[in-house]
Amino acid sequence: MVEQPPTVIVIDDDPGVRDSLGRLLRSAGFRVSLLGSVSEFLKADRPEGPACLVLDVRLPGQSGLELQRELAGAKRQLPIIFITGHGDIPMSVQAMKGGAIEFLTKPFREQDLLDAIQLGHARDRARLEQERAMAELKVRFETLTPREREVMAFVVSGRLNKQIAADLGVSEITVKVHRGQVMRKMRASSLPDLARMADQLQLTPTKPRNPGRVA
Amino acid sequence: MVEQPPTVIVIDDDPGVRDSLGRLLRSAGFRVSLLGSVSEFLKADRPEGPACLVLDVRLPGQSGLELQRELAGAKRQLPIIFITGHGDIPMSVQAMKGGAIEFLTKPFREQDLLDAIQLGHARDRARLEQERAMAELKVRFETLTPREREVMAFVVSGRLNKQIAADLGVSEITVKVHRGQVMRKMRASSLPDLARMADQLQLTPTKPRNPGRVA
DNA sequence: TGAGTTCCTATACATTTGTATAATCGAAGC
DNA sequence: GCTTCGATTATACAAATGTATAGGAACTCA
Repeated sequence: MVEQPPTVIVIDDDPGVRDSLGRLLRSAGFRVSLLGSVSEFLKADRPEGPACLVLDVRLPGQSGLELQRELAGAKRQLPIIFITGHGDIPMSVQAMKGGAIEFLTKPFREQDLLDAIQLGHARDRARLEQERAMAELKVRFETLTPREREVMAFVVSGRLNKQIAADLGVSEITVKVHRGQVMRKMRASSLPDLARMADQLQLTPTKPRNPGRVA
Repeated sequence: MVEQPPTVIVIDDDPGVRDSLGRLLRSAGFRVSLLGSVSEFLKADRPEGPACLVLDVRLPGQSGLELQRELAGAKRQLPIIFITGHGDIPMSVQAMKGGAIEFLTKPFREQDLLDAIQLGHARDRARLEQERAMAELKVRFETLTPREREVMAFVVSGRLNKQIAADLGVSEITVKVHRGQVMRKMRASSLPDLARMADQLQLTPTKPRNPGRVA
C-alpha cells in the first residue's frame, strides 16, 4: 500500500493555459497531465493514485459538461474542477449539480484552484479507499457458492438456523455447515461483522426488518 | 401517520413577486407561505410536513446565502431553491456547494421552478422519514442504563458474553442479563438488527473490526 | 470414466446464548 | 427510614450455535 502522489489532469485546448497551469501545479508538488481535448483524455490511462480533473467547460469536440455526464455513468468517476472564461449561471449550476468540486471563472485566484484541487484529491482518496474495501468484499463474496449466498442473506436478516432450514427445505445441520463456510470465506469475525459486510454489499434480497412500532 | 400536504415557503422582498409566485404555487396545489424577509421566516413556525424554501439571493437584512449558511448548522434544514435577478457565477456556485436544490435566474420557466420544488419536497420527505426513524431509535437508546449501553457497544462489536464479562470485570451471567435487557429495550429482533441500530446511532466507542487483510 | 465441486445429511460434542427466579448491595429520592 | 433503581450474582434449564468427522448424490469437466 504505497502512498501514490496525487495527480492533476488538465484538459484545455489553449496551449498557453495548459503551460501556465502546468507550471503552477507542478510547483505545488502535483504530478500533472496536460491534455488538449476530451478525446485525448479518454485515450489516456487513468493514474493510479488520487487524482482530479481540471477542465474548461468549453472544449473542442466534447465539452466539459458532456464529459462530466459521461463520467458520471462510468466506474472511475474523478472529481472535477471547472474553469471557464465564458460561463454563465445555468452552466455553473449544472456543473455543480453534477457533483463538480468547484467552478472557477477566469481570472481566478491561484489559491482557489489549489484549494479545490486539495478537496478533490481528498474526495478521490476517500473514493479509492472505499472502492478498495468494496472490491475486497466482493472478491470474498464471489468465493461463496450459490447456496452459501442464500444462507448468508438469511443469516444477516436475523433468521435462526432452524428457520433458514425450514425456508430452504433442508436440515438445520446443513444450514450450520453453510453458515460456518460463509463466516470463514467472508472472514467475518462475528455476526455483526458479517451483517455489516452484507450491508456494504447491499445484500438485501431477504430482509424482514421490524417495523419500528411505537408503544 | 397522516400524509401532510407539501409546503413552499417563499421569501422575497418584492410583494409583486410574492403574489405571482403565490398564485403559481397555490394553483400547483402547494400550501404556500409568503414572507418578505429572513427575520419573518425565523419568527415563523416550521410547517409539519415536507417543505422547501424558495428565496431570493439578495434580501434586505440577512441575505439568502447567509440564511443558507445559518440553516446548515440548524437541526431543521430545509431544501432551498434560489431565485435571483442579479446573480453571478460565484454566487450560484456557493449556493450549490451549500446544498441548494436549484439556482434560477429571472426570468425562468415556471416548470423549472416546479420541478425543483418537487425534488426539494422529495428530499425533505426523505429527511423527515430519516429523522423520524432516528428519533425513535434515540428514544429507545435513552431508556438504556449506562451499563446496558456499555454492554450494547461490546455486543455489536462482536464480542462474546464471556469476553465482555472479562472486559467489564463482571460475571458472564450479568452480561447476559444486560444483553437481554438491551435487546428488549431496543426492540431488536436479532443481533444483526441490533448491530444496524448501533450503526445508525453511530455507537462505535468500542469497535475492533478485522483489518481486512488480503492473502 | 474419473476427478472435483456443490449440496446435502448424520452423529457426537463443546460452546454459547437466552430466560426465569431469586437474592444481595449501594445510591438516590421521598 | 423506606422505596426505587441499577448493578450484580447464582441456580437451573432450554435453546441455539459451532465444529469435526464421515458419507452419499448430482453435476461438470477433462
